[in-house]
Formats: sequence, structure tokens, C-alpha cells
Amino acid sequence: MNMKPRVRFAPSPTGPLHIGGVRTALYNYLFAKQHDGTFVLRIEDTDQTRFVEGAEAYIIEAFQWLGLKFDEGVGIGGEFGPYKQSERKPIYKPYAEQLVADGWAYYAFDTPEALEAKRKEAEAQKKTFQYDASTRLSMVNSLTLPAEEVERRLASGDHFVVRFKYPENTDIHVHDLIRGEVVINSNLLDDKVLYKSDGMPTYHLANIVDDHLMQITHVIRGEEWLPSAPLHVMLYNAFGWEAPLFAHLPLLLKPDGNGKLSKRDGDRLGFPVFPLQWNDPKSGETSSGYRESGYLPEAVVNMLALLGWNPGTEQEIFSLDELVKAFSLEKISKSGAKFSLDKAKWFNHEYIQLKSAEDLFPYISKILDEKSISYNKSFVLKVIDLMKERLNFVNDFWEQAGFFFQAPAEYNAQDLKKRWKEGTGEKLRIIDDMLRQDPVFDQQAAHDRVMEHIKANEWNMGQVLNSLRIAIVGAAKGPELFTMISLLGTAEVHNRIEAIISKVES
RNA sequence: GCCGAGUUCGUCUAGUCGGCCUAGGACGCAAGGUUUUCAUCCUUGAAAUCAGGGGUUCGAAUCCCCUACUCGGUACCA
Repeated sequence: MNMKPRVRFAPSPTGPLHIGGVRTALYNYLFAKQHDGTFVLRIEDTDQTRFVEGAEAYIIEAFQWLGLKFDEGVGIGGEFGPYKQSERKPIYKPYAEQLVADGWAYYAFDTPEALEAKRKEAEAQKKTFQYDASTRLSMVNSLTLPAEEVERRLASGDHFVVRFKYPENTDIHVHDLIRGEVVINSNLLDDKVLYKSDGMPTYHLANIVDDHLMQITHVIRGEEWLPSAPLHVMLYNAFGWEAPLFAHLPLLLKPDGNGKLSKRDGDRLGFPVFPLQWNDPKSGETSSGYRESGYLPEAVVNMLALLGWNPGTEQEIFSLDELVKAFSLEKISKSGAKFSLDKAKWFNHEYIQLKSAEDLFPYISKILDEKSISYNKSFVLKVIDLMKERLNFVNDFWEQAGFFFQAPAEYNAQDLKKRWKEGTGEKLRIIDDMLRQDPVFDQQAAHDRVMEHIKANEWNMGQVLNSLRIAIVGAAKGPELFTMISLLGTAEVHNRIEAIISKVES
């Protein structure tokens, strides 16, 4: 590459950032970083009716959490600002006018009602109304009205839009980095509105103008934009600008069925579709986020990177830096990828194992704080070291290791039934005494002593040890028994033994 | 309807210019091992006739054509 690329991620602040959008941003980021380029954040808020309070702040916070840093854009600044389209409003009109002056566009005065009527009419004949070369001469616009009338309407403040005027019967070629050459004939396209009656540009105009002004070299976006790519190349052509290179990414699909992954699927199947939890200001509804669900940001990034892209090797665990090095547009797949909760869980488990107890401590201390548990950090670190291999999510910690901080309030009935027999309480008291025999607890010595006693008296080992386990943990699960006792201390173990005896044998 | 894109194990995918593919890996699943328990972990296994049908070729998952299906677009939304 002879020039350093400039790419942008350009979300609309119409709600929380969808996980598919995160992946699009990630691919842009990886591409930019790999080529020592610039990653820009632009907010596309040209539709004032869909603006949602807090969405912009959400987007910025989400990328902070994920560790994807923008080099330029909203919240950062840069020499091509402003980066929010609503703040660029005055920029667009002259470009729309230039297009009209050059014969690439025209003013249209048709009311929404008139267009709706046309559509209905066509529908009745089982056709679709299209505002194009075949119909534009029968509509109310600057192509059909006398020049003076157009002037008059414009001057009097009549509502108007600017529509693109496709040349007739022309093949438009879009070169896509992922899909190759896509060709479509202009007769099939409708004269898209470029400039709305509220004085704002539509996505198409704003996007092209801004990408040009901001010197964007590569447009990496979702596949849903492929059908409007021909319009975009025509627009670059009409302005006489060099078009950026396009890459249209495959979609992220729901785990079951084939549709596009949506918020509903997440709620239904129990996984987040948003990076961060989102509280909708209008409906008051809360949607879960990866962060709040106990995912590590590195795991989310890694999982997303592999959903639609593959390095061609058998490596699956990648740090961000490794992704930057390994990434390539050519290896992005063409078909949509289904999100898999199991795979996401696996990635997160792998990343938890990669973390030290110290790394994990902030997550765990937060959980303990929420439970109002007072703790000693070095003790927590030991528990994390012992328990982290059992965690898929940091949020699993309490369920897996809560007994280190709180004596069991109840005992698993099934385990109890299987392990607790006549005389078990008596045996536990004998073991309890042996555990507390040394002035300072000696794990190895206690272990040997207890095992020897069990053998000598021909006790059922599984039964005795598991009932002790149930006393400590609350169920027949958990790590090595004597390690737990060592961590918990014999006094606490003594209390738990007495507690289970009084509860079970009363 | 029309236009566009896509189609390899249940899922994510490998598969450079056709031969090394009796199609490889990972997740998940099954069995076994480790563990006094549960989880982790280890080993092994089942799992795609490469959407279907025609070609081209000595030879095709890989090239061409047709069909089917899926998804996307078809707004003064992005």
C-alpha cells in the first residue's frame, strides 16, 4: 500500500451498538492498525427523528471497554472535524446544488401523499412504483416544471428534495474487495433522495461527501450496504472524485434459523447482543451487555474477529496485537456467520485462564462488594487461583466459590441423601478433632492422618469424605478437600461440621 | 415481484493457481482416563458423497451453465 489508509466507523445514534456493528468496527480497526493507518469515529445522525438520547455516549464507552481506540473523530477531535453530521449540516447543501447544476440531480416537489398514491396505484396492478427514468418525467420536479416555476417554488420555501438522476441503461460496476466485481444496470435503480426536505442530507449524500472530505481510503461496512454501493460509486463519479475501495462484510446471523441477529434473539436465547448493558430511555427496557454478563473484553474481541474471518492457520486465540498482524481483508468469508453462545463461552473460559489472580481481582472484588462480603485480598487471590479454571464467566465466581466466603445456608438434598448415613455425624466429629490436632494446620499431615484413620477403621471413604465436603461446600462438588480446609481454616470447618450435624441429625 | 449476494461436519471454518482431500482444525456432542466429588484437564470417537443437476478434464469441493434454497436491498432510515 503506497498510502496510509484512513477508515471510519460511522454508526447512527439510534440505540445501543449492535454486536454486528462492533465487529464491523473491529475489522476497520484491525485493517487500519495493520497498515499504520487512521481509524475515525463519525456519528451519522442525519435522521433527527430517530435520535436516541445517550446512544452516542454509549458507543464511546463501549469502545473504551473493548480496548479499540479511535485516532480521530467524535470525542477525540482531529483536523477533519466536526465529526458529527448534524454539526456539518451547512456543508452538504452546496454539494446537492452542484449536482443539480451539473445535471446529475434534480429538485422534486412531490408530496409524501402523492408518492404514496403512486405506490398504491402500482401495487394495485401488482407492480412496484419506482421513481426513475421511466417515471420521473411524469412527476412534479425541476425536469418537468418550467424553470421560473422551479425558481418560484424554491424561493417561496416550498418543500423539496433533491434526487439523483441516474443515466439511462448504464451498467454500474462496483469493485468489492471481498466479493469482486458486482454489476448492476441503472434502469433497475430508483432516483434516490440525496437531500431531504428538512434540510438534512440522506445517508447517501452525507456519507460520500464526508468520506471524501475526510479522505477515507477504504469503506469497510456491512453487507446491507451492498445494494446502495452502485449509487455511491455513481456519486463519486458525478462529483469527479476518486472513490475509496469498498469491502462489504457478511452479516452476523442468529444462532437458530437464518435471519440477521437481533436484540430479540438475544433475549430469547439468553446471550447479549450488545457490548454494554443498555437501558432504553423511552421504553425503560433493559438489554443485557457482554460486560455485565461477565465476559472479558479481549474474549469478545477475539470471538468476534473469528466470526467471518479466519487466519488460515489453526490458531484461535489471538491478542489484539496478534489480530492486527494476522488480519487480512482477503480472508474474510463471503457468507453470513451464525453467532454461537457455546463458542463465546469457550473463548471467555480460555481468556480467564490466561489472566492472573491479580488481573481477575477487580472483577471478583466487585462481585463480593455487591454481596456485602468483607474480605482480605490475599485470601481472595488464593481462592481465585484455586477456582478460576472452573469459571466460564467471571460472574460464575459466586456460584462456584461463594462457600469460601459464606457457610452453606442449605445442603444439596440429593447429595445428602446419597452420602449422609447413620453415624456420619459421629465420624465427622472424629475427623474434625484430627484436623485440629496440630497447633498450626499442616495440610499434608492432616490429610495422611485422616486417610489412615479411614482405612484403619474400614470406613466408606467416598461417603465420609463427601459428607465432609457437603458440610463445607453445601454440595458434593468443589476442589480438593484438604486444600479447601487449609484455606478456610480449621475453626471455620469445625463450625460448619457442627452446623450440618445440628441441621441434619435433629 | 424485481435486483444483488451467498451455499463444505449441528455451528465457526481450512481448503492459494483443479491432483498431496479416503475433505483438516475448533466449539458442541459421545465414550474412556484423571479426580474420594463436581468442574477443569487428557485420550479416543461419531459427525460434511463439499446444496442439487448437468458439463469441461486423465482427474473438480476447487472451472462453466442451470435449478433450488437462504439472506440482504427495494423509505424524505441508516
